[in-house]
Amino acid sequence: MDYSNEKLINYLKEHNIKPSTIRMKVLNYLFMNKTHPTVDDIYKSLKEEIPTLSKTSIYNTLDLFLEKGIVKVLSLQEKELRYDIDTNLHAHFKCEKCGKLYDFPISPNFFNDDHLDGFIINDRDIHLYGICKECNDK
Amino acid sequence: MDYSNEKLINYLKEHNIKPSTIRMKVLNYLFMNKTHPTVDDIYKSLKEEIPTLSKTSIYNTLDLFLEKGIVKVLSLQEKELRYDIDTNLHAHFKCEKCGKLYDFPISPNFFNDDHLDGFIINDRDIHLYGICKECNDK
DNA sequence: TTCAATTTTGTAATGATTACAATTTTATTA
DNA sequence: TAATAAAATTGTAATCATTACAAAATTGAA
Repeated sequence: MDYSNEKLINYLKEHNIKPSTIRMKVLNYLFMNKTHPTVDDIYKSLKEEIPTLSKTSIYNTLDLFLEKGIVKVLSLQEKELRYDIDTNLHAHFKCEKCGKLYDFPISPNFFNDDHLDGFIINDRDIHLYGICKECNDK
Repeated sequence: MDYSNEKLINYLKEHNIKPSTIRMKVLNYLFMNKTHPTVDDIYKSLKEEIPTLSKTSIYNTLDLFLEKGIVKVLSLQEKELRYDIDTNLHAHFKCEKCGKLYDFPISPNFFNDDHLDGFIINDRDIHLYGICKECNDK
């Protein structure tokens, strides 16, 4: 079930983003598909309901979302970037067999390391690669 | 001081890599420049002593090194990939101001997380972004 | 030396992302 | 409501790291 226009508009406004059709659609897509989609994933899906949609608009929208801090970008060991609507601290596991991407929690004081005294940490990418439980059990 | 040919050859052979001039030069470069260089960094540097060098050869060589496990590839939040001759478990910090990349140690049982029971971890990318001590002290 | 296998080179293709100008839409003001 | 300005969206072309692949050069074995 899609998010209501009202909710989408409020969410955007709360983050200082002027709502527009595309921004609402992209935001709704990200809320509904917490699968860390690529630009192309989003584009292909939204293209169906907005036939005039341009891929540049997806890039523009995601760049704006990034700037306003409502998405994070994932630079995994693959060609395309992925976008994550969950900006809370968490890590990712990518299964090398089925390709599925898993979220898993990490502790905020994970990085209390003497070596980083005096360093300001603004962002963290914690990406694990391997075989997921599901693939492993087969 | 560069590594001796003998050492380079032995190191390659130990890892089942047939030595060649380019492979030795690239390996030596990686040993001498532990700065997580890009393909272009390596290419530009070696091009001076091997004028006929082709960039494809650097790609080929690094792909082989990757396959044989003597380098790791770093997919940071930037366009180019970086290569790391240190394959031991460690994390990276990238300063958003000066661009410098720092290594720092992490504990092997960092990821003893219930959420990953049954998962096989083959590889880990732990990348932090922020301001380094040096930039911060200024 | 000869020949096959391997390595290296060079050029072209790929494909995600970016640049940017033109067009369309939205909001504002008279 | 119409006119205008501002912002959003589109479409095309450029960029650029990486990959594909065939030709040329080198190496190593017989």
